[in-house]
Amino acid sequence: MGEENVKKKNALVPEPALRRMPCYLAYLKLEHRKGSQYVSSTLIARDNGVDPTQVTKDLSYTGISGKTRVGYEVEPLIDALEDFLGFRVMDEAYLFGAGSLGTALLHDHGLVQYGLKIVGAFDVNPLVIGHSIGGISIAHIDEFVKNKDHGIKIGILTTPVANAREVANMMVANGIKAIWNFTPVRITSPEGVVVQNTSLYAHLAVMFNRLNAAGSDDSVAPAKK
Amino acid sequence: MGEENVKKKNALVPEPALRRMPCYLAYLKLEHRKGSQYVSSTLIARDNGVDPTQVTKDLSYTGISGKTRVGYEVEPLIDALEDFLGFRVMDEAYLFGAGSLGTALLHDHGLVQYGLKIVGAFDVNPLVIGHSIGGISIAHIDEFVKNKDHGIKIGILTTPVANAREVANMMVANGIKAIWNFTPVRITSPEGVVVQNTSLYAHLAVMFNRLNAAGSDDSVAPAKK
DNA sequence: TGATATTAAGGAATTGTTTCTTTAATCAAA
DNA sequence: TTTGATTAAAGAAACAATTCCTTAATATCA
Ligand SMILES: NC(=O)c1ccc[n+]([C@@H]2O[C@H](COP(=O)([O-])OP(=O)(O)OC[C@H]3O[C@@H](n4cnc5c(N)ncnc54)[C@H](O)[C@@H]3O)[C@@H](O)[C@H]2O)c1
Ligand SMILES: NC(=O)c1ccc[n+]([C@@H]2O[C@H](COP(=O)([O-])OP(=O)(O)OC[C@H]3O[C@@H](n4cnc5c(N)ncnc54)[C@H](O)[C@@H]3O)[C@@H](O)[C@H]2O)c1
Repeated sequence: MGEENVKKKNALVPEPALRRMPCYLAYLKLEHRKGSQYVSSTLIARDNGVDPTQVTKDLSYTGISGKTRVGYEVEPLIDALEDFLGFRVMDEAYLFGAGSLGTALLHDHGLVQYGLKIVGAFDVNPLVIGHSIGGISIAHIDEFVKNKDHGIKIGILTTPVANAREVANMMVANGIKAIWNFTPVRITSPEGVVVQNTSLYAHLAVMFNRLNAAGSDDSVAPAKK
Repeated sequence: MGEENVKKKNALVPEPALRRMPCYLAYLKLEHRKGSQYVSSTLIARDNGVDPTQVTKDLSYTGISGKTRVGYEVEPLIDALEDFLGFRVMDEAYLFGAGSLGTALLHDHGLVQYGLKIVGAFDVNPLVIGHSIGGISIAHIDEFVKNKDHGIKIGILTTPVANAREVANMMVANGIKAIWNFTPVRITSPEGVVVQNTSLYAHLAVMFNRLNAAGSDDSVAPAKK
């Protein structure tokens, strides 16, 4: 079965589905290491606390299909997921704001496995400029503006809240097409530019709320049954 | 102010709404510093790229209400949001896995402003045990298990994927009530325990997908109009 | 003082996502 | 070969979230 495979890959995959996929991937890699050749959606669902039909729906976006009564072949599924999620082509990125969070990301070697390689970092603080963190040297942000032909499409935003918007605009003005925004400031995407907001504080807020709800109200059901 | 304040705080606030609130908060703090006394939902909406009615709906969960034709009083709204989000009571947390990501979080001084204080860290690597990162000393994980009366409810999970589940179970077995999970492994919440999954790779996946969709398909609309 | 425009808030309609149900396929065992 | 159990996949229904629409209030300005 293959010809009728719909090509709506980039039509409009639901964001919740996209967010679940890396979790399936991590799970499948663990199963692969354990020696599993096939994994059924039922099993994936049970081990990850989601609905079995949701697993199949999510996985169907990758274009791969499972075998009835057997499940999915682990290796091709890992390949398909990594392919679909864009983890196999290495995207290069610049980082803006080499403070505590930025330093952490520069130190991280995990991101490369997921298709992101930080190839440069910029700051305005003389104390960090010229130094090298995790093998990436920090330059003054003017150096970024000067070099128009960098060819880098992705910018990671980890500056203080106060100038996040300003730096974001500057990034866009100099060719950045996707902003991975770690500040709690919601960047308004300037036309055709992708903004991915990743505020840790947002997650903190959700966690506190659920924790308080669980403690003070007996009738509160857990997020997933 | 207070008596008429509805007590349905922990009824069931939608997660998307909770996630937007810290962003409003950051915005309001900036406005406050600029000297604004009142801010309307219209303005918040425009500056943050969301729908005005969504702003009012989101803010209504805090119990505060705005003035017709004027908007919201900035200071009380900041207070109400911080209160509602649990950023004003300081919660103490332990961190498990002082690797590159864990180190970053230990270095972070921003979290304290949002009500989270890391008061201890555990690892199994002899190279890091005994050392101090960001003022927090790293102990062997056995020390955590030994001390049952820690009184800490929140655990931050930043171990490798391979033993994330195992460490999570151990956390729960020793009194942890909320797990802030940074690994891509989806932890199945063991009954009454809150799990907040914060996988950076999930966000990366969404960003790559949107970036590729924007590049290869002309008809794709931006996430928000 | 009165008209007008702006705003918050509540409810209705829409949209998107998840869950449920059914169907078809096929592996394993009798 | 036949039966039964398990699974993926596709469509329907249910649910949740967002957007739209209406109403009521009130500052501003004529
Ligand atoms: N630290 C965390 O764990 C954490 C967690 C969640 C969110 N955040 C957010 O991430 C952002 C960064 O946090 P942080 O703790 O790393 O702050 P930080 O102050 O340690 O780092 C900010 C860095 O940005 C640099 N910078 C300032 N202006 C700049 C400019 N115009 N161009 C380039 N660089 C500039 C500063 O010199 C500094 O090195 C903040 O918005 C914070 O709210 C941080
Ligand atoms: N580094 C990043 O930027 C990044 C980004 C996204 C997600 N993650 C995820 O976060 C997790 C940690 O990433 P990392 O890059 O910090 O890895 P890392 O290997 O640098 O750190 C993991 C740490 O956990 C410790 N550890 C191992 N087993 C342990 C146990 N049983 N109990 C306590 N500690 C134990 C290790 O000694 C090590 O210090 C991984 O699951 C990774 O996928 C990391």
